[in-house]
Amino acid sequence: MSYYEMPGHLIRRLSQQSNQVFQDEMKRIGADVTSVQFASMQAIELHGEMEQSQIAQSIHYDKATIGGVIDRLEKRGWVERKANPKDRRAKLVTLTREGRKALEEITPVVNALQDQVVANLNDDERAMFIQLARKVVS
Amino acid sequence: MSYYEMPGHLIRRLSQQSNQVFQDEMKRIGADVTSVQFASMQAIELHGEMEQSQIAQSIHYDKATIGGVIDRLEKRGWVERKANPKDRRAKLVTLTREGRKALEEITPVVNALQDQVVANLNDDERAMFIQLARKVVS
DNA sequence: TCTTATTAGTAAGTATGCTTACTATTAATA
DNA sequence: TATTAATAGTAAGCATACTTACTAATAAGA
Repeated sequence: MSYYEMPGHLIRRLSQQSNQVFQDEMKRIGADVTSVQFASMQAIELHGEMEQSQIAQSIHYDKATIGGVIDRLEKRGWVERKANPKDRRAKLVTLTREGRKALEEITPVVNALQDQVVANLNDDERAMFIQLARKVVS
Repeated sequence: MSYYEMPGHLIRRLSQQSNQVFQDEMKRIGADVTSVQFASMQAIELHGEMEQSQIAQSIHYDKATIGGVIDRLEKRGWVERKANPKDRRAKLVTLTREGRKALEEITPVVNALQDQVVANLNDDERAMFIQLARKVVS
């Protein structure tokens, strides 16, 4: 099998391209945020308040990585950690007012850039790609 | 668009799954090597000897990342750097005997694990996925 | 040929992502 | 209930990946 037909290689390239588009668009609108940070904040908003382990689980990251992501979001004033009275091991993470405001600004841009990631595909191909990708990771 | 249908998110999941398969298989055969290290070595073997910038270009990485990868491969005794007499800025990277031996052992396993990455697809779907992925990154 | 632009590699800094190991706490079970 | 197992989060360590800035060397152009 040629290197350029290897799923592993192709997937890395996809990932690279996807991140590039995300970064470029964020830079364009002057938002200094990564895709993981966005995914985390979106998950928190959807839930209202979440333990870190729940965030990790919902967007499929390991808890150590999410710990660092939340650290940076907290330092930035976009999320807050408070102790969970029902489980003293856990910490409840919520969005701050600034966090919600930032998310509101960023979300439509992120939605829009999704098409840009797969810009080389027409509508049918795009739908097919998404369907196949979902099946691969299912 | 639902989060789970966003190309950006799906691609990250694909990448995660692909890396996991790679890592697991390498662990299984007792080879301590990453996918980037493998890709770099394969590129070097194909070329005989390569400047770092050529390696970066051929497998689509930036030169800073490849610099670090070559550092670790060199420390391990799998590649060597020598000055390029024709261009004193550049360094020629070659595989050592140990590097070639390691690559020989690893290559068939890497070839075999490609199917495992997209194990949830049947043959037709797999072909289609590869075709679409190539188009996305083209 | 002199100047300017480009290129190769490194350095420093930031942010993932992962693993293993650890502490504190909670859940499960004998 | 006493012990064991599991869980939440952190810490440390490693390897990407990227950016910008820098040095040294080469190429291009006036």
